[in-house]
Amino acid sequence: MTIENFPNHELDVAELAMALEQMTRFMIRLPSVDKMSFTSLSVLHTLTLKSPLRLTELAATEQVTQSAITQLVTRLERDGLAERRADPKDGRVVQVHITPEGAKVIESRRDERIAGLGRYVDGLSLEQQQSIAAAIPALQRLAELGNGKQP
Amino acid sequence: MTIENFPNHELDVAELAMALEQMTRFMIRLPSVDKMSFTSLSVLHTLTLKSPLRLTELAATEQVTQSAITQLVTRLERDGLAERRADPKDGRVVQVHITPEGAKVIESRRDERIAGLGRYVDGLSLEQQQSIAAAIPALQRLAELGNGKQP
DNA sequence: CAATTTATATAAGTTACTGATATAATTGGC
DNA sequence: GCCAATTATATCAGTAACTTATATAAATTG
Repeated sequence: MTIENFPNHELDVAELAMALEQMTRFMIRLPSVDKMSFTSLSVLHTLTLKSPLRLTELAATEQVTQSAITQLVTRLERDGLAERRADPKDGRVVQVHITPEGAKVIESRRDERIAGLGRYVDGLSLEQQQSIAAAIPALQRLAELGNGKQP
Repeated sequence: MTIENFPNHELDVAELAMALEQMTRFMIRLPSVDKMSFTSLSVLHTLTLKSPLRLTELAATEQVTQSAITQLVTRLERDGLAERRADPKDGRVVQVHITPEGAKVIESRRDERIAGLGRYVDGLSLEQQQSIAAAIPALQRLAELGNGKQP
């Protein structure tokens, strides 16, 4: 499979994918590395988008086993970043809630990324900045589509 | 630190960061998950950009210890994805070369991302696609800046 | 050329995962 | 309404990938 197999867009998808790959590679290194695992950060991030979630729902989105999520949430709970609560409707279910402290972890990492990104945006020309600014709504929409949000 | 602290660009950096965060969240799930670790994939990716690299150079870019890289490269070598070679100029040094098979791992994951992304790009309007297409050169430049490339 | 520095390797311990299984609550057929 | 099957979470044992500390070997420096 090569670039030539994806010609049917106004947009060169392979180029977009490569550009985003390079952006990700760059941005992933911006936040100071605390010693949280990739999966723990991803779970916290998921919970900032939607909290509470069941353990099973987390296991599905994070692509790890239910056992891993049970253990992971136990660690998050121990560290005060999330809480287990019972579901009044269904006694089997554990609802995982993010705590303010847990949300702060994600927020501060985001702020670090924003600050780091800003330093490099300064190196772009006005026209370059404007072209990116003009694309943001479409990128947001694309991410919505990819993340399974309804239109 | 909040959005209001970054007003000095043509571009709302916080919005860009959020949009890229959402895009990353989406694209990271596109490739079929083989059982390689995040760090191993990252090392292979780094080696597709520049090979060979010394163990020490890899340790620096990947933000893990030298010990971890030594062990990781041993696993990559065992799996035929990378090779150690001696540096003729410096007997202490090990140069890590990516193999064709190792490059194929990264390439096939990239192809999966491109294919997955393409399916969602179809859901965008022509204007949305064009706005993203127009931003790609600027995003490439921004990624270059972030990844420390010379102008 | 001895002392220091640099590059990699090894050893021991820890953490975060997987797979298999256990427990408890709910649901569905009759 | 009750029992079997299903669903949701937890636990246990084992493994993989990391950490820190230390060892070894080559290069540099004074």
